Amino acid sequence: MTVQDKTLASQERRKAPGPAKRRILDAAARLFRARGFARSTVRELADAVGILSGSLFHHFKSKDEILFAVMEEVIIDMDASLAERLQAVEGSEARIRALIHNQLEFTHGPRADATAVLVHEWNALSPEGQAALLERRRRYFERWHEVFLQAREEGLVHVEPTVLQQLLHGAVVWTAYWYDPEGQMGLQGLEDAALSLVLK
Amino acid sequence: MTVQDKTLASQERRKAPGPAKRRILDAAARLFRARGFARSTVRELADAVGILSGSLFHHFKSKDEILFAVMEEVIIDMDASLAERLQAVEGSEARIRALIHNQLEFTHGPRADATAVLVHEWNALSPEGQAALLERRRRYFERWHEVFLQAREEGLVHVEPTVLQQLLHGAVVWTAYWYDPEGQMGLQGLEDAALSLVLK
Amino acid sequence: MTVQDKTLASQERRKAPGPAKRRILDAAARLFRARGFARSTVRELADAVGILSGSLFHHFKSKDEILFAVMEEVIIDMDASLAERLQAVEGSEARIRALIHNQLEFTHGPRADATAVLVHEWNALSPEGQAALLERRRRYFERWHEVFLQAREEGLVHVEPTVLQQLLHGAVVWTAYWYDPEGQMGLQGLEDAALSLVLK
Amino acid sequence: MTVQDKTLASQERRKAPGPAKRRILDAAARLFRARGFARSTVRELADAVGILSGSLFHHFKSKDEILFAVMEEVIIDMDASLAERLQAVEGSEARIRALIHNQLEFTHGPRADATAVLVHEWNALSPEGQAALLERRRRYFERWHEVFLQAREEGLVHVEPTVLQQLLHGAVVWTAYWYDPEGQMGLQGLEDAALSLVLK
DNA sequence: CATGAATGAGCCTTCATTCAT
DNA sequence: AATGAATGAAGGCTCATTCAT
Repeated sequence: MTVQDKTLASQERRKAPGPAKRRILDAAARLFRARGFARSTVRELADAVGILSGSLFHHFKSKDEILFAVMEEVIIDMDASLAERLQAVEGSEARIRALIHNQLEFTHGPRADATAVLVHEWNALSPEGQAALLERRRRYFERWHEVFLQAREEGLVHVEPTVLQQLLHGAVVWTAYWYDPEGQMGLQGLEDAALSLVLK
Repeated sequence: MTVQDKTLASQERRKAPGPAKRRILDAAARLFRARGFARSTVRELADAVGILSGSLFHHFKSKDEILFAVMEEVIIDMDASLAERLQAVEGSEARIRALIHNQLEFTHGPRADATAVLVHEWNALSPEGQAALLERRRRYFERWHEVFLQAREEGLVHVEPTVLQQLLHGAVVWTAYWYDPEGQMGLQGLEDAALSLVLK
Repeated sequence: MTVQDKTLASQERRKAPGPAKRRILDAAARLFRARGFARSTVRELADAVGILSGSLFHHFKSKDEILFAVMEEVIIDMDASLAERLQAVEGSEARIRALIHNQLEFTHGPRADATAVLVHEWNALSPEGQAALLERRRRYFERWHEVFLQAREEGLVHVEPTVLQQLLHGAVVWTAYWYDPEGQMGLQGLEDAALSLVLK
Repeated sequence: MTVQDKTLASQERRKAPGPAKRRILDAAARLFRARGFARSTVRELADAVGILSGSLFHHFKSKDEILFAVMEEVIIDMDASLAERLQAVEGSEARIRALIHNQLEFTHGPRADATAVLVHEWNALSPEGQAALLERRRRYFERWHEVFLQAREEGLVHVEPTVLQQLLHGAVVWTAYWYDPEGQMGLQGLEDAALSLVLK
């Protein structure tokens, strides 16, 4: 990490949610994932945070804005995390592994709730909200695309990159519904299995 | 109308929903998919069907029951269709192809709406509803499991069957979010690509 | 059944409600008493009769009209029955006993349901309905009043007749809430007890 | 405001309903009595209170709960008031008079509406609500019973106490339907008349 | 910042009634 | 007469949001 990075980091830290917002966002991610955005009430959310429902609106203008904030935060982090990982490795296989690893980490790690909300509740987002996040989304998948394009050039994979990357992405995202982090197979094993889908 | 016709008619009446129920179920599948179950109102649904909201409750006791009916119908059909397909072919590769084909057909064919609802809105279903459909669900995935178990025995695949089948299933289900049936690649191409994930 | 019986039956059938109306009125009295008029639905009533709800409206224009018919029938009978009884006896004590007996018979006998509805659901009746029955009501209580006026003249009772008659009437009507016809005390005993309230 | 005042205030706040609840309960008693519980709408009630219908549900979970609260409050007060009165007098005649006086006061005094609702709408109460109030009811009538048992022992009354007490209670309760507090006879006269039913 | 009563639009559902068959 | 699908007006209730304290 360079000095510039440090500066950047502390700038971002200034942006990062204060304690109240932080607790709301975390509780919201957990709640929205568990009950769905539409079925979650602001009262439930306030209860989970330990405040009254009216107080939520001192921090966010609306329930929609909370959903947006949850999604925005995780999509930014997910993209940034992927960018970092891709920069750290070389070679197509390692890079594909990074794609998988990053997605699995967000899907099953500490950000699992927000990630699930991002995936599941996209339709619950207002059109404006969707538009505001679309650019990030696009950038994230562009990183996948670049990796697969190069892998194809190198002859590592033989299926059309666009299709292959979507299939792999779906396979990994879907692990949210069946993979048990507490079970026998570790995340590493899951990563290997996912990689084997696209590499022989 | 002969006696035979009558018998046939009453048999069919037992199986297939009457015209009104039929139209409601179709419209519900489309609406619930497009807007989500919780955000869909019974008035919207009634509008789509061309009746008044109160009339819905002549055919279904509640909005929940409509969701259940949509899901039950498609899960039964999906399982029956898969059973039929698997009986019609021999050999593990053909059987895996049948798994993929069946899922793709429901995901992108005429039953696409109901299938999407089944996948997406599972959490919106009442606990009793979930329990009632769980057996069907289990049976459906058991078929997948048998196919993969045998493929493993034959040395056709090398990854743990439970994991591999889930990854493949996720990859195929997820096509709902990106695959465009009107686009360049046909369903056949998609099927081939999916198959290539598990077979070399 | 003899020929005479037949004739009698058909004569009565001409006056009394036809079989369908009859069954509706009886079921309505029972239902309205058990659940209250407002909480009773026409579907419940139709179920009890063994027809579909729409069919009720071939016999009565509205649910209100059914209530009215139940009340009208029983108030007419109650008054007629009282008139008959009063004509059959002489002497103030016997006449007061007739007032009590008549009210008890309707309150606990075969007409108990309709009688309870008449008492309980008066407010549920439309203003027009109330007006239409008020004359009968007035006549019924006039009979009470005449009896008590004479008893007072004879020095049999010493409290103001208007008040005494109302108190007695209330005491007897209220037995509907606590007296158990299947219990130890017979209706005769109840009658004696009620009589003892006004006579020493 | 001293510390003592504060303590007192908070103690009272625990017992007596707050201003909002108070106004709702009073309006509900009046409305439910006038139109019947089932025919009263929450919008009417809100109108009478001067708030919007949704606001009712800040103070009560449901319309049923409002009915229950009205009834519970009055049944508790009625029983407590009776207990106090009975303790204040001696001799069976005075005690019977207390029974009558208490019932008349609630039937025609400031609590007349709630008392009428308690008597009239018992069936509209949920089974759970009825169960919750039954114990109070039982206690209230036990007080009546004790008084009449003793009066019987003293040879003051000669009819079976259980029956006599019910007849008297019915006569007094029923005054709600005919007695006019604005009319000629005062409540005192009514009390005397009622007493004369059981005492010679 | 937090509170919590109040808002008011909107939701699912009920139900008496109608009417073509 | 009976049917039962359809009507449409309420009805009870929920809930995101506001605002005076």
